[in-house]
Amino acid sequence: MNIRVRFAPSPTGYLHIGAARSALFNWLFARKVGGKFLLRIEDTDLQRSTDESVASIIEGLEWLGLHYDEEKVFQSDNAEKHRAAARKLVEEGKAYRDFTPKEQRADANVKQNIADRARAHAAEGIDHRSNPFRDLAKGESDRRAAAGEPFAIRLKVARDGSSRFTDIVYGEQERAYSEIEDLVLLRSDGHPLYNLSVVLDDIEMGITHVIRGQDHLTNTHKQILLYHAFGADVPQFAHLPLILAPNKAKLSKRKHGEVVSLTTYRDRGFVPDAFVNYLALLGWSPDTTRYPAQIVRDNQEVRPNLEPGTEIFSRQRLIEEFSLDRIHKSPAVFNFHENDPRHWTDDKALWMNAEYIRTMPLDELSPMVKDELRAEKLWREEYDDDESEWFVKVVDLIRQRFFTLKDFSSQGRAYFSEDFDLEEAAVRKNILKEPKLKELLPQLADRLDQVEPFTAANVEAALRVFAEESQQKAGLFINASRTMLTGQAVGPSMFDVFEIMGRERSVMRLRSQRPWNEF
RNA sequence: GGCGCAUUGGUGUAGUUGGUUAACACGCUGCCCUCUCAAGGCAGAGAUCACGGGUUCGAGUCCCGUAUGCGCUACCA
Repeated sequence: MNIRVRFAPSPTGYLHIGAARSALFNWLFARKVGGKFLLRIEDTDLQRSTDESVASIIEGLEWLGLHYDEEKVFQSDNAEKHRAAARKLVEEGKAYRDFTPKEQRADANVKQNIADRARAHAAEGIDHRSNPFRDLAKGESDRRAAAGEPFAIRLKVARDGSSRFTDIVYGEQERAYSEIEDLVLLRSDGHPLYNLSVVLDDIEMGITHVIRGQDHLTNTHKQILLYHAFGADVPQFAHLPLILAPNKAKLSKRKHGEVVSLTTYRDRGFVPDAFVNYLALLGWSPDTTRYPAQIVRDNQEVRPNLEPGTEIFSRQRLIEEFSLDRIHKSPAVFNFHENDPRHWTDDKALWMNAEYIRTMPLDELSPMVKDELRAEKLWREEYDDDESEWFVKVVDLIRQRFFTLKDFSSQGRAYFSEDFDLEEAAVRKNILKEPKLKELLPQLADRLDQVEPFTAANVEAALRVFAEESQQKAGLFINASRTMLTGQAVGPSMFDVFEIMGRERSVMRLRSQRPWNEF
């Protein structure tokens, strides 16, 4: 069987992480089983759909590296087919025209309206199947339609019995038909509705596995009814647990803002593979029996496939390890702290990004750093040419303590530009607290100017000799130098910094009187 | 209101047919390393497995109930 899955976002805003995770799981599954991963834009809600949103979705997928197969489908292009299909159902007696005038309902309190209406109906003993047009004679219905009377088309759901299916994640699902209303397929203005469109498009696209958010779980029964009505094969369903906000509330674009937007992660310096890795662990986990920690089972050695305890999975490894039956059912909390810049998003995501930055191959990292420097106007063409070796060395040196790609242009700025800030706290702690440094640092500069060749080891030797002669601790000069050269109190081993900066810049910055002029 | 789904330390998760002190990752604390900060190494705090019953010699694991959260219930998607 040719396995075909799809990611079907509605373009009503930016791509949020829940949707991105759905896309990822579909993609992982497709790649794992050698199937096709398709993209369909569900833009049937014309009022809310925008081109910018479509662009942001495509950009997001591209950034994550989730390439879709075949041509993307716009659901709105199929509206005419969907209308025809609904009409056919009326002809076959599987659906009926509902001439009830359309109710106006305010979008804001739909939930409340539903509850109120349900209560009222229960009190009056009205079954939601008691639509007067459900059993209207076909001839009469045709006549009224021909006369131009507006109508919606509803599916005629069986009175007795129940619908059941097996969800790959949530297991056996059953729902009595009496709980399923005669759903509207076509609005009275002829507009096809979601449940009709998804089913028809999924049939046409040959979708075999529907992998999507748990919010669609109960509606699946309605959709299965439609598959039956159209005489089509019902696909397999796998519903994904929802991703919640820290207080276990629904993660919403409106309330939680940019932290849930995928583009935020790109713009704030995430490495795509790191974010993919993090996202994959939200609602899925690998089979730990393949970890060496539990390598022996039934006296049989199991393949030592993974480092003990690791959660770092390359894209390739993710594909190898992924399986739908290890997706779990309970919702995951996306743990971020709104007003804390250090923890603006989930700690684990941040840690994982840092882990990728400090361990990934330099030939993959360097281009990302290049993009970042370009964006901040710190890039020089020499870094691609004569100084390419130097550039990669700097990246390797400073990446060790960075969390995001942004850090290369902010904390790493002094390596690429003379225009960098001195941090006040660093200056006070490492320089101003020892007045003699005003005289001593230029002397140190003179001394280092003589070092030949200008290597870490030679600079270290010279500096230590100078410290001894001036009867100061080496640490005083080391820490002061760090602040003079980088503006900061923290950073890589100082002698490596000297070597990387080179004689000219090191000496010039040591002679600078900026700390005394600026503070 | 009805129906459905979920519930293991702060967060993500493991715990496959019920069986010794509930495991791992992130985060947190302390120590080591050290020119700083990270990284790394070591040690540690933190979970009466939502609650209440039941089945059993024995339950996080099975059954029932309750609570809480979430979802669906729309001529939204």
